[in-house]
Parts: sequence; structure tokens; C-alpha cells
Amino acid sequence: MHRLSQLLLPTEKQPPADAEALSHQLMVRAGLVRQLGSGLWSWLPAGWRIHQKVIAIIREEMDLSGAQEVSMPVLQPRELWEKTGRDHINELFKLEDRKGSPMVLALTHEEAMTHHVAQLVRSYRELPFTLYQVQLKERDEARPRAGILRTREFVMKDAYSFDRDEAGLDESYAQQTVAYARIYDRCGLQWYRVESDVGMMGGAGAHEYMAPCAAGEDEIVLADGYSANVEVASTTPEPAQYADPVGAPEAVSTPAAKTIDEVAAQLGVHASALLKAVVVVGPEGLVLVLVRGDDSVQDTKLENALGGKVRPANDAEIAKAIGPAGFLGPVGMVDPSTKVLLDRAVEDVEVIVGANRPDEHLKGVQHGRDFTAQRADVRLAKPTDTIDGKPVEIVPAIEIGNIFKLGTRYSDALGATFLDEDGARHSIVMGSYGIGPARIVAASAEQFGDERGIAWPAAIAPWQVHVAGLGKPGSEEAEAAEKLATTLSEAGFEVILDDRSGGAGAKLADAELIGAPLRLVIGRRTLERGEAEAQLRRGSVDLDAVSLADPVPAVRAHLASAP
RNA sequence: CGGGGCGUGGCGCAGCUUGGUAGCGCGCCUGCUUUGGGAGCAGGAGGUCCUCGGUUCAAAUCCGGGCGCCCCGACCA
Repeated sequence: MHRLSQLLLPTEKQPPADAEALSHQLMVRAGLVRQLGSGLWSWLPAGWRIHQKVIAIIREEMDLSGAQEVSMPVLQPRELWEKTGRDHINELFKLEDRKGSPMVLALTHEEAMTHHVAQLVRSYRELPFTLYQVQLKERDEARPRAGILRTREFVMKDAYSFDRDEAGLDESYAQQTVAYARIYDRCGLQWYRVESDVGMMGGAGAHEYMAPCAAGEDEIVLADGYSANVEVASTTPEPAQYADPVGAPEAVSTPAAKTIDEVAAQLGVHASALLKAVVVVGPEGLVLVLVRGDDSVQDTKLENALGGKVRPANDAEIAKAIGPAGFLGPVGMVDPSTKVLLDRAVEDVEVIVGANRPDEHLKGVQHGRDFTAQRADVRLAKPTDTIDGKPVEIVPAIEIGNIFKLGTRYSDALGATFLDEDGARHSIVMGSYGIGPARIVAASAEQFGDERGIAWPAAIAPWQVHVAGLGKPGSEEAEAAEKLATTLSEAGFEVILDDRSGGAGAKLADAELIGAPLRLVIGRRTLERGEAEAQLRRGSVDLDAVSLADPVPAVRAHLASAP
């Protein structure tokens, strides 16, 4: 049992002035966390209980999946990171020890894990296995934000699977998928598993686990039977509204009309009758990217299509290769060999494009007839899109976990190999699997927070039962609350007792702020009936009163009904 | 990294324009009263006004440098 009179649980009526995200405001108001510096957060007792409960669930499910827990240093020799080429990552904290030896603070543990496995594993007989740890990660984030949503130091559960081949990896990956679903379900979150970009991790496939909420940094595309990050989502736009065909390219005057809207207005056509031109410099040089006029380019999809990082081209580069900015098109480019990338959603019909001459556009331009281009899906999904005819929804979400098929990128770099039955050497095939417990906590606060506090899912609530006696210390109500809390605590429930001398309003308000799933209140009237009033925090649902003479069965039943 | 904003008791803020006694609400401490929705009265404690320097008889206030924090964007293994 914990007593509110003794607990370091500093609740606040007002949120910090600089807190924007709901979870940030509520977690500070509820006395769960306090800030030490930008992106650096300390957990106070109640908050740490929640965090630890999430970790306990993760640990149980990891162990159940067959993964083995280890622990590796956060402080590591930079040499290790030079071998995988990740030593130049901006987010990597770099430092030196007193001898001047280059060190880093790990932002994940692929290098360390793979290093050890490379030393320890010799034979296919030792594979497969999966290692995990619950360990700090350090990242020099360009912009920490939203309380504990994006921090520079955080605890991560990171797991790494080691298999002899792709088929084995698929199996390990599937095992983690099962464990992840159980973890998020048990934590009581609303979540989606979405297809994701493989990012700089490389590899053969990746999924993210996303908790939809207003403060989400990512956007996910949802449809019946489909879910994907907008960075990879592939959807179908509404049908375009084309201008009447004219048979061949034909110049039209569009004075000073540089934007799609201006051109569409001057010509009296819908934006989808035009092509929008975006010029970037990719790994193989300058590219003219064309999407429908009412679409926009999704950078990650474009980078995947071009096979590497891209940057916007500057006006000089554009003028040299194509034409005057604002009037760009695939026909009549200054350098006709300039690569053209055409979005998959653009049909082979006549559209309107820039003429590569000032104040002029061309109508009647058709792909395949008037110009050629590489095809790729690079458009940003929109809420009006469909997928297989079904409407999509695009919602913000917090990334609460991810899983990657790494392949042999790290095992190749660090020499993690094994000998097969025939004595042939192969690289170990790896996967990596991360979960941020703090993100789960924050996502819960986002999903289940209201203006009064956070209605924690029962599985991760800091306490199961909140007992409040409304009288002052020493009163009959307070004595009865004390006795009730003791009985429940001895019966194995996690109880927090409000034994403070404050007024009833303050006690009830704090109970809602702290957010235990079940609240038991003893006031003068309820005491006269020999009962405690019972209420579920989620939804403020009034339950049958609990008998003070025999409270345990009723409390057990009430908690079983708590979400 | 680009743009914007902010730094004044624990929290939220005013004061700065026009230099001169640091102030308000909440919280905290003591006493009495009060106890079903953030109580009342009385008394009290608590602040290098982010920091360094400059101007001035005098700086929270004006000027300059630095540091810190937040928000938007870029970025985000």
C-alpha cells in the first residue's frame, strides 16, 4: 500500500506553460515525470511504476517468445561503429575517454550484439537464437519534443535475431510479431501494425507499430485490411478531370502563372488535368519528377524510387537542365536527356504541363506519345484516396515499436559467420526488434487522457485501487479508509490510499488525475451504510458499492470489468 | 540546421514601453474552523529577476555577448 501523504507524487492543477501535447501536460500534472533538460526526463515514483509495468509485460512476452535477456554497455568504442559505417550518424553522441580514445553512446545495439555473436557463434548448430535487453539508448536528437515522446535518452527494449538463412529469419520475425501483438494488447493500447520504410537500416522488410493519437509524429494510412505509413502507402487517387483532348502538344499563354492553382484558374481546368513538376537531385543526378497537379510528392517514396537520398534542385540547376522554374515540363527541356520520373497515378492521356518557356504551358501532352519517363509510385496518399475501392483514413500516430529484417548488413560488416553442414561459411541473417516503453506510456496518456487526468489501462496503471477517505485524518471515514486499504493490500491488490488532510474536492480531483482504474470513496453517508462508493475511472462509470465488511470479492469483480 | 517565441519564489503569470520600494493567483508553513467536487479566516516563509559585461547616481527594466528552454519546419538507426 502507498500513502498519498508520504508519496513523492506532485500533482499540479495547471500544466507547464510550454507543454503542448496532451500526454506531456497530463504526465507532468499527474506527477509522473519531470524535466531535467531538453529531451531529458526523470521518472518520479508513480510514473516509474507505470514504466516498469510496461517493461514487465514486455519481458514476459519476450521470454515467452524464446528470446534471451542480456545487457550490453551504452558506452562503446567508436571503432565498432566505424566497421558498420554508422559512426557518422548525426544523432550519434561522440566523445572521448581520458586517454583520448574515441567512444560513442549507443543509439541502438546492432554493433555490440553482432560483435559478440561474431565472437561466440561458430556453427549452424548454435543457431537460431534471439537476444534482447532493456537498456538505455542515447540519441543527439535535432529537436526533442512533446515531453517524453521524443527524448535524447530513453529506455528501449531491443531484440536481435540470428538465423542461418532467410527462411529462419522469417520464422524469427513471425515469432516477434506474435509477441508484439500480445504486448500491445496487454498494455491496453489501440494500435496498428503498418508497413514501413526500411530507412537507413536497410534490409528486406520492416513494420512499425503505431498508436493513433493527436500528438503523433507520423501519419498512417488505414483502410479495411490495409495499414501503412504514409512514407510507403500506395493508394489510388480520385479519378482525374482532364481537359478536352487536342491531339498534339499545343502552347497556351499562362502569364505569371507559376503555381498549379494559378495555371488551373487561368485555363479553366481542374488541377488534376495538370502535372506538377518537382526537380530534385538524387544519387544519379538531376531528375524531373511529375505528379498529378492535385497530388504532391512523398519524399521517402521518391528516395526509394531513386535509390538514395534526394535534395531539392536549385533554380540554377533547374534552368540549366530543364527550363524556367514555374513553367517546367517534360517536353522541350534544355537538356532533353534529363531523367523524367512520372508518378504511377498519371494516366497515359493528354495533360497540361509547363512549356519550359516563361509564361507558357503546353496542353495535349501525353506520356508515351510526346515524352517518355520512368514510372514509380511517389505521390503522397490523401484522405480522398481509395485502396481496392475502399476508402482510406489518414491519422496521426506515435511509433511505439518497429521490427526490421536486417539481413546480413551487420553480420557482414562485423564478421558474424557460421559454418554449415558442409563446412561452408555463411553470414548470419539478422533481424532487429525495438519497443519504447516510454512511448507506450505516452501513447496511453494520449489515448486515454481527458481534462481530468489519465484513465490508465488496468494492466499498466500505477495502482489498481485508489482508496479515499473524505474525513480528516483520525475521523471515522479516514479510519475506515485505512482499514479498507489495508484489507485490499493484504489481499494482493495494489492500493494507493489518500490519507491526506485535504478537502474532498482535492482528493477526488487527484484520484482522477492519478487515474487508477477503480476508485473507492468513503464519505460520511457511505460509511453509515457500511459501504465504499465504487467508480471506474474510464468513463466515470458508477459501480455497485463495496461492502466494508467483505470488500475483496466485489473489488475483484469490479477490477475484472476495468478496461 | 532554418524560422518564431520565452527565461521574474515550487507552478502559472504581471511588472519592462517611459530605469528608482520586486508584485499577483495557486501551492507551501503555523493556528483555528471546515470535509461529497480543487474550503474559510488570521499569521508567516520563500526570489542571484538565466548569466556575463556595458550605459547610468541608480538596471528585472536600456544596450551587447553567452547559456538555457519551448513551438513550427527540415531531420529523425
